[in-house]
Parts: sequence; C-alpha cells; structure tokens
Amino acid sequence: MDTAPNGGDERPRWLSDDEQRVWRAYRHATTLLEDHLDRQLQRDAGMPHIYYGLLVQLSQAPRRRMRMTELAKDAKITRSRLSHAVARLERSGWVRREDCPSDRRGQNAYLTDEGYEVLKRSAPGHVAAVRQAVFDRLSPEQVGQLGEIMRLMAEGLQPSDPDADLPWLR
Amino acid sequence: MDTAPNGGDERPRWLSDDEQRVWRAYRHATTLLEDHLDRQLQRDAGMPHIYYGLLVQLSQAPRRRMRMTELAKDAKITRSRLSHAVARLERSGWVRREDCPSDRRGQNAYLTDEGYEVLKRSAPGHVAAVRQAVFDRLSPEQVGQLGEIMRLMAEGLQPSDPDADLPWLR
DNA sequence: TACGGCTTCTTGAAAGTTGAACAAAGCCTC
DNA sequence: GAGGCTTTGTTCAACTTTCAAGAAGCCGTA
Repeated sequence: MDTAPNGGDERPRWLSDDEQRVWRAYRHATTLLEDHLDRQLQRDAGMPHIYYGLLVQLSQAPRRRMRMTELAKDAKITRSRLSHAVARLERSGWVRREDCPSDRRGQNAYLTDEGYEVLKRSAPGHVAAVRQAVFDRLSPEQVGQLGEIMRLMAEGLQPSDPDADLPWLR
Repeated sequence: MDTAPNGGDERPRWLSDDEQRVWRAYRHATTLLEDHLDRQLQRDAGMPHIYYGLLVQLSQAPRRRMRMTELAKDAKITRSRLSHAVARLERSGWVRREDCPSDRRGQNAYLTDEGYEVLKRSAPGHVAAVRQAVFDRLSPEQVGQLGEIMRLMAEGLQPSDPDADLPWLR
C-alpha cells in the first residue's frame, strides 16, 4: 500500500544518489560506533552502553537518585526496559531501589557506592574511546556542524508526544 | 583508577562542555531516529530495521542472492546474528537458503518473490520516514557535512580487522 | 594421502528488548 | 466519597542479540 504516509496518491520522493551515499555513511558510522562502544563497555565495565548511561545519569542526580519514570525519560527508553535494566543492575549491586516517599506508586533508583566506584573506574576508558572515535577525528568546525545537525534531527523526532504529528490539533 | 587505557599515569582528557553537548545531542538524535525507524518498519513491514536492510541488500544483488558471509559483512553484523535473522526471514517466507554450488560449506540467501513484494510495498513509507526525519530538515550544505563527518568517523572504526589498531605491524 | 590450520555457517543458552496487560495509587469531578 | 480516568512501575511471552562451541568443508604442505 503506497498510501500510508502521504495521504493521497503522491509518488514517493526517492533519495538522490548523494543522499543515498550520505544515508549509507550515516548507517555505517553509527552502527560501527555503537558496536564499538558497547563492546568497550562490556569489556571494561561489565555492562552495555545503555546501562552505563543509566549509572551516569544517576551519578549526576541530586543524592544520586531518581524516579524511575524520570530516569526512563532522560535515557529515552521505555519504563519496561528500565525495569529490566534496573533489576539487572541491582543484581550486580550497582543500583538499588527504594519506595518514593512522596508518591506511593513510585520508586527511586539510586546509585550504590559500589556502582559509583565502577563508574569512576571505567569513565576514563570510555571517554577515551569516544574521543578517539569522534572528537579526535573531527575539526572544531565539524564538531559544531555535527552538534547542529543532530539538534535539528532530534527536533523532528520529539519523543513520545502522541500529538507531535498533529500540530493542527493544538 | 585513571590508569586503564593510557598505558601510564596520563590523566584522562575529559570532554569540554561543548563536546559534551555535542555528544549528548548525537546520542539523543541517533537513538530517537533508530527507535523511530524501527517502529515504523515493524508496523509497516513487520520486521525490525536491520532485517529490512537485509532484504534491501539482497534485492540489489545479482539474481537477488548472496553468500551469507558477504551479506553479513555488508550489513555489519556477525554471521551468527545473520543466521538467526535469515532463519526468521525464512519462516516469514521472504528469504530462502540454497547450497552454494562452488563451495560446499557455503549458503546463498535469496529473496523470494514474496519478499520482494514486501519490500516494494514498504519502501516508499520507509524512504518518506528517512526523508522527513533527516533530509527534509537539513540544508544541502549540512547534508554534505554530515556525509563527510560520518565518513571520517567510520574510517576510525574499521570493522573487524584485528590489526587495525596496529598499523606499524603491516 | 594425511595433516593442521583456516573459513563457513549453525546451534544453544544467556542476556537484553518489546509490547501488551495488569495492579496499585493518584487525581478530578460530581 | 464514588466513579472514572490517568500515571506508575512491574510482569509475561515473544522476539532479538550475543557469545562460545562445534560440525563440515577448504587449502597448503609434506
């Protein structure tokens, strides 16, 4: 069904050759980088990249703790995924949960001292990996360009707001 | 301990504030986009993004078939992962396997007519999604910049060549 | 030919992710 | 305060990915 996203019978606007090349380069680079960082962290910190990101977020929060939903939102993952992730990090002893005092539905996840140590131990290696793969290879101008491009892309993909596609309803 | 990856006592070079912002923007945009496309394809084509990519590759190969290893290499995934993926696509009827005539260890995966139809049906929606999320939001200059940046990043992450880190050994 | 070493692909188990369904608590209105 | 709607976090089952191990065929060398 060609009808899906362009309300009528409009024919699809394919990518130009240049655009295709750029899109392939994007796919290629982003998957290579994600694989690389995932392995680096699995090896050096014993967890996948996204779990590491959760610890980082917690480490920066006041009192090193956060509501589950808030953490999920910041990390751009579903609550379901976060539940599993925190359960695993709890098993590893790096995070624990506590009841939220102000909302009895809620849970706070907090970083343990042990978790903090893991973070401190693996952060330098991780930063080095990021730097080596990205920032050391780009000119300052390119870093700026990358930031702006990513900002624009994200803008069009605002998370989860179900009316994002329907601005005329606001 | 700061000692990990820099052989000696060199202290880690943290990211500057600007770099951190760019890195966050990168993470943010790339994960949003990947989630978005994954859902789009799961909904409209009944498979995750990467499986769709496999069908695309096959559709462009001569006689719509490819050796497993070659396909895995092009798609930047492990042979193991490809085995599972092709098994699943075979169950869906979109791909089949055949023995490779020239190497009895080998297998060719080929796209069925049914698989080709799925592709034809879902390609326009997918292209539209990519265009809407990326190319429609960037100026032509930015598209060029993105391509170059991604090319540079990928260059430093060459897949799988175990000696890539040891150029002096060549 | 026999041997060791390499490549090709698959398998199974463990780990992680997804989406739907659910219980519990909050919130709003009558 | 009863009813209905929303939010919060978890759970289950189905699916995907990873890693280690292994069967089978290739290839070079003696």
